[in-house]
Amino acid sequence: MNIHDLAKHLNISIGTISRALNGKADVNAETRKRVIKAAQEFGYAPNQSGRSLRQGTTGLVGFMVLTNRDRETRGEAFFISVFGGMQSYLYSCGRDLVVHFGSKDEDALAHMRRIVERRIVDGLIISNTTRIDKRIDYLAKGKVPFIAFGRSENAVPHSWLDLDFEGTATKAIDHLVSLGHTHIAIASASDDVNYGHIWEEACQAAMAKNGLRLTEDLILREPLTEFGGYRVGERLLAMAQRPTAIALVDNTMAIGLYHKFQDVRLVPGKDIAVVGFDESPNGEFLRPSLTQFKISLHELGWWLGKHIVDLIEAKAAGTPVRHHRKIWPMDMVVAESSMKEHRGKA
Amino acid sequence: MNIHDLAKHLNISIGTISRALNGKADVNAETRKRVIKAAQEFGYAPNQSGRSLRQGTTGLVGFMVLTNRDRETRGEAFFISVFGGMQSYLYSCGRDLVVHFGSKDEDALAHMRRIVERRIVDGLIISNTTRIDKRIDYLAKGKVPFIAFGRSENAVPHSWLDLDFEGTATKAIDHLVSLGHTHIAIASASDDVNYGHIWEEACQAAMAKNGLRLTEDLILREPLTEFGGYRVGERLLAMAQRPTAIALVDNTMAIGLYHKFQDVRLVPGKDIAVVGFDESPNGEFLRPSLTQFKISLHELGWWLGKHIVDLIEAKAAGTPVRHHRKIWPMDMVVAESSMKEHRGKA
DNA sequence: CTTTGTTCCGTAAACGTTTACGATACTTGC
DNA sequence: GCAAGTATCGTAAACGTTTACGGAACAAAG
Repeated sequence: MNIHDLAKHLNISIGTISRALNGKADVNAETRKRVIKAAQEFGYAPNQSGRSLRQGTTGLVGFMVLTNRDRETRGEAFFISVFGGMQSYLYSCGRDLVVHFGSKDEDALAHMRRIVERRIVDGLIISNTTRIDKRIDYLAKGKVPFIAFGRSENAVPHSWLDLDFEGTATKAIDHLVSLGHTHIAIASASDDVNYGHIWEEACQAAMAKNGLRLTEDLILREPLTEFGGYRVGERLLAMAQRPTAIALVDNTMAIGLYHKFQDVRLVPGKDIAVVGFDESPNGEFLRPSLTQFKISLHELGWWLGKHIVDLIEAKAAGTPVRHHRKIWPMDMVVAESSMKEHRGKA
Repeated sequence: MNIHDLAKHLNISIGTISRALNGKADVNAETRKRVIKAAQEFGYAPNQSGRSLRQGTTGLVGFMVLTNRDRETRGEAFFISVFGGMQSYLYSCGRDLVVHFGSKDEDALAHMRRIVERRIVDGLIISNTTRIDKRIDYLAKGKVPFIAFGRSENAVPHSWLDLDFEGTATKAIDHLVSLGHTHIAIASASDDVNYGHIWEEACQAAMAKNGLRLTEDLILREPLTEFGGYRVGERLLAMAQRPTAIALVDNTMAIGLYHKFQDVRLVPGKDIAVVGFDESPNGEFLRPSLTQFKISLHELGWWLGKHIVDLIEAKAAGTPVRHHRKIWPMDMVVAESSMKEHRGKA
């Protein structure tokens, strides 16, 4: 059943059918009703391929996630919430979400070339941005609407969204200092994702503001996994002068860290203060409960959906691009893992 | 840059270009080389919309996940691995994965109608199948290639993949019985997903095989979330005659259950035996470590990709459909939570 | 030289839409 | 009664491919 069949059945031209279904003005109310009724009856809806070809737009938005381990995506589980939020918005304007996973080095760019050159998507979200990300230059040059999830330092202006690493770093450090801590370590990413750098610099600044120094040996870089967190614990315990507090850049790490502490009967919040990062399903269930930063990944995904559609529509309308830049705010929720005052402060 | 531009530039007809790039036989080797080189040079690749229209196939495969809570997808985090595996296969044959989240009742069917009627995807994976799932009848009637992730009892023959609930139930119960347990509870799904029923029946059968009875009060149905697990713990502790062992149908529950136990200083594996379900990133990090069933969700996703493509290609070729049915095997990995022999058995 | 076969390529139709344009009929204003 | 305006609809082109078909060039066989 295509538009011609429906036209024949209704004794109406295909042009009118199309206009009726697309809500154009110049079609009689009565006719429109008939068309819509018949379409429903026969389960007719315009073929997306024909529509795409004619309109030069596919209705698809891509989301490209980079995975480090060989295409193993478990570590990227939190993206499911982002997908959910984004898809929720896209659905509301009749668009769809296509997801891509690329391994970090090899084929990520090739993969992107493919979907861009073949015009599979109207726009793209890329994540896990590196400090200088080749993908950004490529997309910008091709005038593809895109948003980078994660800042980077490419020269070309573009839209991006990032978490508030400065804010979280400041709040975390200030909080720990207010409890009396002066010897504070941080866990960062061993990956080349840009936010590792940002987080470290933000912590450094926050420490400086409090008259403290974050020396290189206090920055523990590990993979953002449970095992990475476990390693952080090991390294922490091996230090000659053990820090009294630690701030993490990732909550998955907290799980491993807790287990390492448990192995040596160290209690977070009592023997050592711990501040986690983004709200994760586990964070709130850890005992002692973990201080962390609230964030709605669903809303964040929704934001991405809304703004990539905005970019796509602006491009279609020929409007000059207005780039979106956003730091996503996160509220600290203090919990048992960092409540006790540290000796030396009233 | 489209095929006509490239043709003009090379002084070759568009037909030849197309044949050259699609690896058809009747094109001179020299010509083919020239075409490929030029395409690479200009960054030309055939426009997918044109291709889709002509071939009647979009190269897209849909994956529809149902969410119960209002579009909140966090609970479906494990799907990210399935997506990864599936996309990995699809990518290898030039296809893409589009994901859909539908809230359980309202718009799930409408959402599906949309992508089917508009011919957005060539095939579809549906998950969270209910005992009698309307979506299955709809897709079967429309002759859409699809695979249900989860068995159901619809009359119409179709392809499906499901976890080995019978095997896991048998292994879990046999294992607990071999440790000397006779008073065993199980945690099941309060949702109307079909595998809740299957799991319960399988456990019942396994108990019967061991001369035991799984009475209704021993089946604790709760949402498959951390909180659901916590509730299971509460209900377990409230029982007059407390079971000495419990088998779970979901690992997320284990987290909540552990925390409830921790609240009352009950140690899994010592005071009560616990058997988890699918391998999850947390399971292996719980202390005491949790007995669970190994599964590679990545491989499972790959399987889905491979077989949905098979169905799609069979349909395109006009071959009569060969439905795929598969029970995904899972190996039990015994850990601390169920190692100790129970009193009353040597 | 004719016939047959092979290799390679161009032509044109088709896929299912949307939309610019023009045509018709009817209304309105004078 | 005529001009101008409005409401509604049909026609046909265009989007970018793929592919069936036929034709040209050439080689091999007789």
